[in-house]
Amino acid sequence: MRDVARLAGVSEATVSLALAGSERISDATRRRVTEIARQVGYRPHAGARSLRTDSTRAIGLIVSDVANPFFAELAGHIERTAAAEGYSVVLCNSDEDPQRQDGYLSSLLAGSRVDGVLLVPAEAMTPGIRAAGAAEANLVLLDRPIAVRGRGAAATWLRGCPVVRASAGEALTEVAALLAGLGHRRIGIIAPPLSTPVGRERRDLLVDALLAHGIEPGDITVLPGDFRQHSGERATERLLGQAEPPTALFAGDGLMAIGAMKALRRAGLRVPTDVSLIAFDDAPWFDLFDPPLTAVAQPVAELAESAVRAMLGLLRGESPAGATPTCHLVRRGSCAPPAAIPQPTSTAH
Amino acid sequence: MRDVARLAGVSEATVSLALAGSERISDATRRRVTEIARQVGYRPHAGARSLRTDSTRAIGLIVSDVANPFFAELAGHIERTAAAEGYSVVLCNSDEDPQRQDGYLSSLLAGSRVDGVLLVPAEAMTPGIRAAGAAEANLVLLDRPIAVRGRGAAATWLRGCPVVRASAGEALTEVAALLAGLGHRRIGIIAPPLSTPVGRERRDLLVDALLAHGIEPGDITVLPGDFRQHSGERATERLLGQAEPPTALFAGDGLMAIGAMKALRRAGLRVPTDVSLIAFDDAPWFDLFDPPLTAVAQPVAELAESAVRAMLGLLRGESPAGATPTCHLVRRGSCAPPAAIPQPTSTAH
DNA sequence: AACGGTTGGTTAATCGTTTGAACATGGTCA
DNA sequence: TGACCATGTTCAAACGATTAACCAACCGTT
Repeated sequence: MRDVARLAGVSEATVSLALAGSERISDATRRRVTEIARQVGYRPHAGARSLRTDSTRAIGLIVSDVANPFFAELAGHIERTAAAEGYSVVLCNSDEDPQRQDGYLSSLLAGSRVDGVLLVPAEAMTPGIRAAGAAEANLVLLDRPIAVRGRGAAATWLRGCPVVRASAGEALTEVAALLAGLGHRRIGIIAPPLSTPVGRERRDLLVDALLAHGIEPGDITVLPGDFRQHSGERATERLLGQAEPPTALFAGDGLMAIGAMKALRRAGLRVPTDVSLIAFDDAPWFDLFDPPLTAVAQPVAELAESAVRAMLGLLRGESPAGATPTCHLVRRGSCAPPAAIPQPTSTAH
Repeated sequence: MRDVARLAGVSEATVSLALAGSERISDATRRRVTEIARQVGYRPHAGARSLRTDSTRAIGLIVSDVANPFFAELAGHIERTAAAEGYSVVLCNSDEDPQRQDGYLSSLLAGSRVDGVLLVPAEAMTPGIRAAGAAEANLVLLDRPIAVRGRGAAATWLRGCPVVRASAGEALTEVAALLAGLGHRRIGIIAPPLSTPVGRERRDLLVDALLAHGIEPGDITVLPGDFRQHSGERATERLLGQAEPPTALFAGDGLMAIGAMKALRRAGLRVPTDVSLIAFDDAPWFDLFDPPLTAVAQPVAELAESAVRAMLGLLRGESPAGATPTCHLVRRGSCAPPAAIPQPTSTAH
């Protein structure tokens, strides 16, 4: 900056003002300064700027795992949207671990490393989230809401904090209709962790829809997973080990669906002949699977855009507004009527 | 910081020293300060610290697209390794666009937003890379080398800059052996952009290995893609449109392989009965494909770790050392002998 | 009693930017 | 002629941390 000032024959203040496009600088000077700055490749020191203005033009993104295709796509869209607005994105993997999440939250927020955080919360509520609320940090909840209890200042703040997530209700109703229509009666649900509101919600939505279609409560088995492939495999194995195994499986997440499919295959079961499978979360390559995987697709691009938009709103001091675009069911080949003789022992309790 | 100092009854300097674990502070004071800092949740202001120390404890990561499963996995590992060393990661999607890449490079590096950049270069050489070289920035080339011409200061610097990538030679030789052994004679290669060294290299490696197995040069068709699914589809369509279409396809990237598979399916061709397919890049779900996709797996975790390690080395001022772990072939079901009658016209030129 | 050494802490300068307030300069008007 | 304005630029004070240089108190020696 000093160099630019010297070369342009003006003070550093003028350089700053000129590059900021201030009205107070004459057009001639502005042009001259801008040109010289370009030539010498001057870029303001981000740290100095953030120290002075208390804004970093960076936002944090805490997801459980970018390797998860859903979050990968989400992160991609978020980065692009943010970049278009001049913001950089600091990426963090919480690994669904509340401790790691809180660590990131505090180092990003309390250390003024970013102006705000887009958070996919690992758990309903953690000390870190509460602290962020108490500090009135710029927080946007992504993909999952959190349970805000109490009525301290932090709680009220968190209650007002924007939540951007997909509404799965319609799609899950459709899932229930599809499965029930096909004749399935015993359904296995591999849910996200039930400690998270999103886990409970996805389960409740689907279970209710299933019940509405005349499925017996006792015929629905819900097993919690943890958003990872392995948990999908294990849950499927347990489901298959039941006295009367389900004829249709719903996996609450793409990775767990992949795990389920692997477990089914290992067990020598054919999809959809022996058991039907539906995934929550879609991927561009699910139609290459054997069989093509029927899935509930989340509106990823909209989620990403809304999240960034909500964050920018917060940063501008506007009143926070969340968003809830809707999921839709993508019917492919992994659902069929249940096999005719899947009941070894007709244990009608 | 002021608060901590006041509460602990010491100067701000002492707080700084104490938290930095300096020898010059007594154990008692250190403990007292640390405890108070923890209680009030004090975190040093990242900007101020970076202004003073000229180090951000952040590194940039520029990939073409995090939604690409390979880069997603890579990014995940990189972030975790970096976090374990106390570094944050700023994520950028270049979209394979040299302009965007250079923009990121300059805003990250010239703006002192990060201490160094892990770059997956979009093109052989760009002004931005040259500028980074001239500024002796901390740059680690990831996945792809670049062609350094000339012998200016920037060029020499860039020549010394660590390159972390997988060595594909062995695996590609194996690919050639597999294909040739199966009896394939006409091979289609959907390569990465040939404007990139990695594109040329992957092609050359495979082509040479193919030739070594007695395949005729004229029977090898190389079509460049752009690492995106769509380009895989288009290239496949063109390959299939040839007078004598290849009986085996090699896609230079996971996404392009997915595109190829879709195009094959659309064309009514069965894999591997009608045409065999091998992908470069593996994914945990490739074995769920129909058929399970044979692929060359890159040692992603090693790449990520080596890259971060190389960067930390650079930052410590050590002599830069790259790394080159090896790929390996994962044989699954997408390769078979060519169909018996795949030659409509026996045009033995 | 004076002196050098150690221990544990403080002072003050500095990093690069932004920005409200002060300041030239030249023009307009009374 | 001077008072007053408008315009364009500069001054200087922050922002929050780090760290070289300095200092006070104490201890053991001679």
